[in-house]
Amino acid sequence: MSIVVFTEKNKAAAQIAGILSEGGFNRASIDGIPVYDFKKNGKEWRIMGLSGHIMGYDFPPEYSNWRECDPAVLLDTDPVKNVLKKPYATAISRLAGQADELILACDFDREGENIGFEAKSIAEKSSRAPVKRARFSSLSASEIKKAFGNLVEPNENLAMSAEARQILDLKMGAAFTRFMTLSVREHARTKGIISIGPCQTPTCGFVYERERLIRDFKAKDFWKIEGIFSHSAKDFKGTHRAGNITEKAKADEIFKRIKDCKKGTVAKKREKESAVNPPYPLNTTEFLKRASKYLGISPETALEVAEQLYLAGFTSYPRTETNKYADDFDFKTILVGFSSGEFREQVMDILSRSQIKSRNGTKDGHDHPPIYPIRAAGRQEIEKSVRMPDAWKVYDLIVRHFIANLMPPAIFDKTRLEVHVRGEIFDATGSILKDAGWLAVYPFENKNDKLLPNLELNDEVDVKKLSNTRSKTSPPKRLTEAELLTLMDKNGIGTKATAPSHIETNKKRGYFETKGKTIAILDTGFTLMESLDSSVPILVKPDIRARIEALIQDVEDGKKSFDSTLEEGSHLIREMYSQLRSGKEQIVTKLAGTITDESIAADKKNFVGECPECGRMLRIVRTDKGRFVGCSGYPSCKNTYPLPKKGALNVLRSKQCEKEGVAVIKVGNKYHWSVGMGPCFTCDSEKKCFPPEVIGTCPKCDGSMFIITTKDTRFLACTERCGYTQSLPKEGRLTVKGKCKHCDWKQIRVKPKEKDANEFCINLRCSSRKSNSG
DNA sequence: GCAAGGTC
Repeated sequence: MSIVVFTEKNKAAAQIAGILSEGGFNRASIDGIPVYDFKKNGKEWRIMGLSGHIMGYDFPPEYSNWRECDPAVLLDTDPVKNVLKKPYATAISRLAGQADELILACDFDREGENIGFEAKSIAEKSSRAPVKRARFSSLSASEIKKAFGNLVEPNENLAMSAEARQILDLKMGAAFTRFMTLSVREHARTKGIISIGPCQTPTCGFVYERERLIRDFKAKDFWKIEGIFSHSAKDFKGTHRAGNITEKAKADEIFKRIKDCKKGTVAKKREKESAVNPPYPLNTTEFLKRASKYLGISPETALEVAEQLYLAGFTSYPRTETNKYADDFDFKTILVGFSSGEFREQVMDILSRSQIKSRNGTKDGHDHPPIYPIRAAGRQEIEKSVRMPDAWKVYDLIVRHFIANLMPPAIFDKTRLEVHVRGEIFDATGSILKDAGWLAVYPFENKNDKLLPNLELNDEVDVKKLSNTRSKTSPPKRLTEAELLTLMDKNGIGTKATAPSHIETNKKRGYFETKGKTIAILDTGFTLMESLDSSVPILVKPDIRARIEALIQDVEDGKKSFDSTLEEGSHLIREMYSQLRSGKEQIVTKLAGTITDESIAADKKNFVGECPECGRMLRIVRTDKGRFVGCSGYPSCKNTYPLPKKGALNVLRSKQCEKEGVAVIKVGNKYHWSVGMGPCFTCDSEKKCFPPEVIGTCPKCDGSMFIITTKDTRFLACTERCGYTQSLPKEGRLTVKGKCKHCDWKQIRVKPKEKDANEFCINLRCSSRKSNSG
């Protein structure tokens, strides 16, 4: 009797082989793919790990040329399923041919069931052996043994629900993406792709919605009355109970009443101890959020680093929903590893307790434990094994989080004072960290002490200053990547493993970019979302994903057939497609504009700046008749500016004309020209805008030596025109650097073509020249 | 060349 088992990945195959064989298995390989075999109770077992999906959908080849088929045709075309990883298919066939029983043992979820069915469909071509399913929700010995002792039938509905998702996602993504891309190319020359998908588009939608709030925001004035109080030489601040006062008259009236007061009284005092609990164990989403927030690492990179740390055996499996530990989780073994290093004190404290208790969350994916360090390792060891820049930082975060989770809460002493000034109430709060608890190992959240002087009820305090200041309400802030991940998670956009890739897709397409930790939408993204929002609003919102999800849930539950669901889903997509098509012109002309403008902005040589008339892009236009600065909004915007007829043009990025000019251009090596103003040498501000580049003091008089560059030579001359000059190196690009260490001249840097740059002092009297005359 | 989902 021969039994063949397929698992979702190699690691699981090895693990399961270890458990079922109780350690005595043999590792073989079929065309490089590991297979674990062993004998037990007279039965021969062979366990092979797949590699996630090994098959995938695509349209038949005759539909693959974008220009040769109307994208709408894709909506009525059934994609076909192909093997994407041939070696796995070969191995499956070979194993199945000799099997008396096949067992699918992939992860117990929709995709896992589907991956199992991929193996089943390949196996059934060379085998008539019965196919069973082992269902387990963790890779623990007890679960695995139970699952293999109680085999069930494979769940076709569950597998088909994932199948429906794949087909609908592909149909929609391919048709919409081709349609948008081809339409935009009718108006703009670009190789770029305008993609739309049920996850990437709502992801961009979140960023768009926030941007709208920011752009539509209207600041309002408010007033705030604050006091600086003092007692026994210590100052503290209090805020009037009214908080942000929106009516000026009201603020003025209160302020007028108390502004001359010199004393106040403590009318109430409340002291409270408050505890801040440690964070829950890390699941993927939480890990990615914290890596972005604390370490500034993008979700995509963070997941990749965690994957490598996992493969190198430092941390546990990084793709998990679970944020609670199982009851029998062995903290002790891991903690012992950390008991001699930086965390010695805290770890010894945890180990000394009769029972180690984690602060658990409530999510359980029933597959993997939270992300935790498998073993303690030093910085050098990590960096040697995982050659990625942030490996240590990520590992360190996982370790600190793991230990913090097992530690006691942080205790703050909080004090609230109510200070009365002629009947007006001011609130002051103070907070002192009394016991750091878990914060001792978690430096990412800094909670600063805010001290109040030692005051008792009815004590008198001095009023040092009272102010009534006007402020403006501030617009909402841009989303951070951490917040975006939260929104995606809440709205079911993507999965723990794919969310970072949807963010990445949007960046790749030029829809948004990250600036530090926040996300800034780009013109193309904004315009695309804006026009989709008016023509196919469902696309911009999480609803689209929710609709597809609801459809396939019915397949899973057996409430609807696979075929009728596909038809229903295709109908939904067709409807959106026709909405998109009827809004085409309106969407595409605007979108083409932003794409043209972005490519103009990227053309550093000719890009001049933003058109003050219409906000689109100004660039240098050359025709056979001559050259000028023109607007990308032409013909609707006819804004143009003349340019000098001769000389190479260089737009100075760091210079802005102080008068009304839109940009400053260097003309040859001769002079400057302000776009919209004309040549700078006719301008009375020339000396101010282009002060002579002073190198040092003149050795002959009180003047300064500065660089004069003419068409054929360059040299130093004196600002006082005393007649002293000095030659400069003739070749190479010359820049002025910082001060010389030995004299009061500035050093120069010369970079001749195809030679190394040289930095030195050219003061003939400088002491550095004696030792280093080259 | 297009989506999203696995895994490496």
